[in-house]
Amino acid sequence: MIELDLLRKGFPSLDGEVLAEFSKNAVVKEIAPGVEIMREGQHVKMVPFVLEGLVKVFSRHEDKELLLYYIRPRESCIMSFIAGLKDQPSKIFAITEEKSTLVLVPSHFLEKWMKDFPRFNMMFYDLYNLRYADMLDTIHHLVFEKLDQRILEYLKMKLSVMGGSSLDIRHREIAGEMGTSREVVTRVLRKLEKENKISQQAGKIKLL
Amino acid sequence: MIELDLLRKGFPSLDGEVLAEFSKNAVVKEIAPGVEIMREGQHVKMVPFVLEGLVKVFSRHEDKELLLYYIRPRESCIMSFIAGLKDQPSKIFAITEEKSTLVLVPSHFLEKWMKDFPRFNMMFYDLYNLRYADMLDTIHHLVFEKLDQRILEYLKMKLSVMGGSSLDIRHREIAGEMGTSREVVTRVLRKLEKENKISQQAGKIKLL
DNA sequence: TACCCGTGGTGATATATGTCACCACTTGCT
DNA sequence: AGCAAGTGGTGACATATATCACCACGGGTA
Repeated sequence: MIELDLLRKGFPSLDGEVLAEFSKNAVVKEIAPGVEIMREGQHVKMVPFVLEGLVKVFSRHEDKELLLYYIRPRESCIMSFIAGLKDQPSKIFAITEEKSTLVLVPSHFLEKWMKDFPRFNMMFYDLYNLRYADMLDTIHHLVFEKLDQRILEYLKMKLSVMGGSSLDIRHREIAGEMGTSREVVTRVLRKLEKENKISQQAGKIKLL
Repeated sequence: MIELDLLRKGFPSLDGEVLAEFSKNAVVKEIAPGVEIMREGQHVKMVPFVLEGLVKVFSRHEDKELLLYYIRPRESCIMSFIAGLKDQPSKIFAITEEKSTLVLVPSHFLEKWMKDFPRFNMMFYDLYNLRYADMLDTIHHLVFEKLDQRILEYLKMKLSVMGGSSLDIRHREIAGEMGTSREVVTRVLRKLEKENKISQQAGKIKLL
């Protein structure tokens, strides 16, 4: 049994009936940062909702990876929803960026709850819309922007998602999430520094 | 009133009740090829379903465009669904590739039908999943593949969608849909020809 | 016929990005 | 102190793609 107060905070758009079902059938789980909570090809039995923390979702091909979007508190992972609902394998992998609290819902409840609780249903449409927009933005950046612009947007996004006034992040990690190499990131960041768009000190990056 | 037989063919997954609603409230419309049926920023009052023909969906930035996916018979446009349901502006534009027959549903029915008809609801989840997969593939191609590979995949996809044994298409059009320039396409196609992966004669392209 | 226009082809060159090799600096550990 | 490992910086070079300028061909049509 999950406490209703916790659920009310995490799912403000849902009403008591749904939350009671959640409380009975879902479980809460704490995950350490940097843990891979879903990988490609995996079939999913539990659909996760992020209560606290941050999860990042990637596409991967051989050694190269690309960050697709973040899953923030009060959001869920569409891919696991698909994977759960249709029993299809995941095409993406996901990692906790911060220590995160997840609510795990066994996927066989989904179809019934969608039918019975219009708000639950609507919540997923909202999530799909969010991800559609995320993916569209990602594509937009990939096709229409050069790397320096892309990295700048990436830093902005990262800052807004992580909070704080500066980013503590390695060039290597940026490279990984952008699907490029470390040297290139270093060079582009120097260029952005010279253009007074960012500053780097002691391994931290600030936006100007 | 739309004939039920027509609807049954177009929506095999829906049952009689929904089709009756469709029949009463939707309209059928024929669209010539090359017509822009949705543009960026547009608010949508009617959500289209493709009964026959083919519609292509693009993202655009200044002069540059990128083909995102096709909408085939029995499919609908997620973007217009979002735009209709949430009264948000469209982020993409769409053009008929062939002469097409559309069923237009006034968007204010959507929410009610989603609640009342689980199969209608499920149809949209299927569509979202389809588009999610399409966009993921598009991203995959953009990040992990070189132009020659991308163009080859593009030609395959185009052939499978359009039918027939060869493509009658201008280099300029390929360039437009791939977000690159005509000269580049010409060069890449010559290269693919030399590698015996395609053949070009009289403006037609065949896959080998 | 003479011209226009759409189409494909191509060299030259520019720019962006990827790759390799190596170095300097810091931090933590033994 | 001495070493290993991680990190950022950088030159040299390779490659992919974009851009510019121009040309040849063929079909329509004034």
